[in-house]
Amino acid sequence: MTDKRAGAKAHSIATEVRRRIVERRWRQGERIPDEAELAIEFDAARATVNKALQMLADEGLLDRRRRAGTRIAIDPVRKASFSIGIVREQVEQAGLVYGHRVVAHRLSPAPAGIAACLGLPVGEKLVRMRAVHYGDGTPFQLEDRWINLRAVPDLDPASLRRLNVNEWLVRNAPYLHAELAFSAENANRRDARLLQVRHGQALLIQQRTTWNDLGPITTVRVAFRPGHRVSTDGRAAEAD
Amino acid sequence: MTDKRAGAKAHSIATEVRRRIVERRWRQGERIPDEAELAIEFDAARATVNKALQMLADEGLLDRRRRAGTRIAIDPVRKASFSIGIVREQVEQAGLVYGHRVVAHRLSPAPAGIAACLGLPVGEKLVRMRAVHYGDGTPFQLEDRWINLRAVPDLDPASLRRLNVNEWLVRNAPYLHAELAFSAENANRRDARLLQVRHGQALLIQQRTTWNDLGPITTVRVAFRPGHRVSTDGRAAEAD
DNA sequence: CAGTGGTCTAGACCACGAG
DNA sequence: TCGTGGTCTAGACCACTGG
Repeated sequence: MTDKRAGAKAHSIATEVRRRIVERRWRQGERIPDEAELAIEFDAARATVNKALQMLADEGLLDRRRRAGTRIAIDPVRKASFSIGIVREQVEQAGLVYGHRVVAHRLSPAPAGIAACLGLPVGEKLVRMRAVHYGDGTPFQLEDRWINLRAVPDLDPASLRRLNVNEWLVRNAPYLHAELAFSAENANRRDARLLQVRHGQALLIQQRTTWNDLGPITTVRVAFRPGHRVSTDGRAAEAD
Repeated sequence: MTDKRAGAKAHSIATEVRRRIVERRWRQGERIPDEAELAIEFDAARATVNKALQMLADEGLLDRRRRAGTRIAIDPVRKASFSIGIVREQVEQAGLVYGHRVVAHRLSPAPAGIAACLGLPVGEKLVRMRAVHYGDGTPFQLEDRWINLRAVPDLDPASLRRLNVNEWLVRNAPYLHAELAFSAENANRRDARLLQVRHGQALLIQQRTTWNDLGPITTVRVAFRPGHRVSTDGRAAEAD
């Protein structure tokens, strides 16, 4: 390969293949040489070439099929990935002093929308918890959470008032599956009051739901403060 | 491993390790046996165990360091990934008839915000193009795009009016790097008119910028129609 | 049917970095 | 320094699926 800079061989093969695609030496829809041929060209084992090509297939650049070979994707469907950790870290990485306040918490029957999110019957008793997270004393994000106690038997409802549930769950209730969606909503009166913005302000909303082997754990609606941007991390990939 | 159902051995090892974490047999911060030991336990080659553990490290569940071994992440920073293809496909997958209309296109000097996105000098001459994408005749998304012709010499500016630039770029200008961010904005008058929504309506905004070896290709602000949700695809991963 | 990718293996060497 | 993960290799067998 022409590119020796990248430490790992598989990585440098991937870089070279990517370059051939970008420079249009290999064009959309074309078939590229098979793994055995590339292994010879790049003086590598087939497993190494396989690793490189799988990376590119994961990025959406290649279309690979047994017997049919490897082709440059016609309409590349690329992927963007977001890192999502605990709120405190996001705030502190922004150079702000973190604070958080539990606004409300009580046992409530699940309304239809929440029940649907979690896949539980309407009216199921869940813990509902609302909290505001602050950066340097100003509201950073608003969290409206429903928790299924059956999936987290270790959680003591009595401690919810003083607990940072976000952190408690991250550390004590690992999940097997998660779903996440972004949308936008106009701030309602409650959002506006808690985030200290005007009524009707456009808010970026993130809805997250997680499951473990005991069932749904929690669903949470996070409203970010106006102007907040959620960005891809590191080597993102996405379509024009 | 106890789980034979999953076809691939590495995958079933990953599943088993994930289960031990979720069942809290292995707890946050604890060190797990090294690759060689797990290889014996699972009756697999070390390379196979390595593959499995790397998958879990990519998901954010494990923290791996040479010499220090592999530990369960204390604050798992999990990842959510979004597939992003061409607009037409999104519309058609929603079961709607696709349509698109170019609203404006002209050569303009880059304003400060756009120049900053692209890393080009303010005032650089770029193609600006605005278009509406429709599903069943109603606005689906609004695209406000700036294109750096230097990076896509093949693009004929004269054809912009009839071209679907989104698709042209995806097919003809593969990129090496991309950045993407979500935010929310209140619809301004122009947004409102083109999307046929009321002024002030909260809109989900996606800003994308791409680069190839010739420099920045394009930056585009996509405004989705109200109520649209952008969701994770497939096996998502994310934090509570 | 046979060519291609998918995966595993056993062994090897190396690079990092904790102790 | 030396244990641990990171990576590569040569070879093998298998599973799809296109022709």
